Amino acid sequence: MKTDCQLCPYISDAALKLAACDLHQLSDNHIVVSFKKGDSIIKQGTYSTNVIFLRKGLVKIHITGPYSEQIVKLAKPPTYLGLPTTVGDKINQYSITALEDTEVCFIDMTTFKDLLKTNDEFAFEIIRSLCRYEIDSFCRCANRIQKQTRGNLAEVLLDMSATIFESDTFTIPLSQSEVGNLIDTSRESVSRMLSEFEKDGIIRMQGRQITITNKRSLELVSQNG
Amino acid sequence: MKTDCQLCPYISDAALKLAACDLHQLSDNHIVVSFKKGDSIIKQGTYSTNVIFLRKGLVKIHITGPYSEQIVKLAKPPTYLGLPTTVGDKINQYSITALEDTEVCFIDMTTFKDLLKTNDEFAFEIIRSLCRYEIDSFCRCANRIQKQTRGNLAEVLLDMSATIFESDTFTIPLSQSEVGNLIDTSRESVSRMLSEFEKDGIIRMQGRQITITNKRSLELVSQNG
DNA sequence: TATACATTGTGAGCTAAATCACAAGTGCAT
DNA sequence: ATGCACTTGTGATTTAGCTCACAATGTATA
Repeated sequence: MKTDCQLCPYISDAALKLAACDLHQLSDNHIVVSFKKGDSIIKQGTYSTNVIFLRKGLVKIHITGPYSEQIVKLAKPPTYLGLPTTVGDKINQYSITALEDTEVCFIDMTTFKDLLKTNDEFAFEIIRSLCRYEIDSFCRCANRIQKQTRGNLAEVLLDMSATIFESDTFTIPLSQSEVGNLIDTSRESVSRMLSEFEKDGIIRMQGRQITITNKRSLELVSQNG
Repeated sequence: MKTDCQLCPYISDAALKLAACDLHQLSDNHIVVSFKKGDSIIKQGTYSTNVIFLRKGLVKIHITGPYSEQIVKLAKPPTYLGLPTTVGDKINQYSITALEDTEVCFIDMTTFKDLLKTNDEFAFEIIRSLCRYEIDSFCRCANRIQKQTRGNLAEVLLDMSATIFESDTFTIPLSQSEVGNLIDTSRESVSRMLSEFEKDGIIRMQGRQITITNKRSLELVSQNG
């Protein structure tokens, strides 16, 4: 499915900088694809010649670590995915999997490069976002490594609530074992800690639906382990 | 000290793409500064209006984590530092400290942005390097989190040997306590493990000078913890 | 040269969290 | 409906690595 980028309600900050003719070029050289929950969007080790723009849904970025699968981060729209692959060696260095029904634009790499070359505002926005990712990634890594497990779990819950779902009640889009991969702990520990949080009156659970009932406490746990 | 970038032996891959007139602009708008071992080059939380090009020496990039100082990575020339700060909110999100006597170029931010805008090859090289950093950072983080401490220490030694010093014998530019901050473990554990490695005949130590005597074993430890 | 301060080595005990083991619940495909 | 596979809950046991404690080195500076 081809669409006109000028009319797209999901357009990126970077693409906003593009002139009409550039947007026209983008319209002609991308394709919108839908993925169902659980579908693999890109797979580590495979070849890729597209930049991916995440326009709708939710995905996890994950890599095969030395021992187990590691979820690096969750990404929500609007954002570009797979830039490193595209400008690098064309081999995907990580996998991306849909956590909800998701829509992405596959943008032809040469088109994308052309846009970078002919439109410096666009390129600068891309650089800006890459820089933001780098800092995020430093901080996330320092947190993960230094905090104790319960602190990390609390942080993930807060982050989902604040950044992704923007509500105190939400349904975790991950199994407990995936949450384990995200904060690098075992599935059992996740289960135990969630029960603890519930017993302490910090959250309420119904299946995967979580309600944060005492945000203050959860923040304290996040800070103090 | 101002210098002519056209004659600089330390020029970056990105700057190689610049035309003579752009290089001239760069020459006029940067300044070379020397730092002694231990000097702070940029400090987290302070204001910055320069991009830094690391031309000579060795530095550590470190952030103040939730509990302790975390060394995010070591950086060696040639590389740009502090890009995220510059294109972001101007507040340094991390500190950079010299581990050896180091020379850097402070490049005025507006000049740098001008170069990005007027020279798409230059911008593309910058994007390329930012993408590489992102992947590096994903991998480093997954490794750090998943590997056991001895595996991380082995990896750091191998990495220093292969990437930074390009020799089996080198002097660690960090105290054991800093090594602890790098692989997130305690100073005591670093000491104990280094002794173990020596006892096992994998390395030889004289103060901070280390010789890798059995690379194969060290690689095994790095892989298997 | 003396004095202070940072760095290392090593023992002892403690603890968070992993692993193992099994039971119970959930959901989706035939 | 009936299985089968994936998920979750919880106990028991084990362990890597932290913390505390103190001694022995360096190594800057007055």
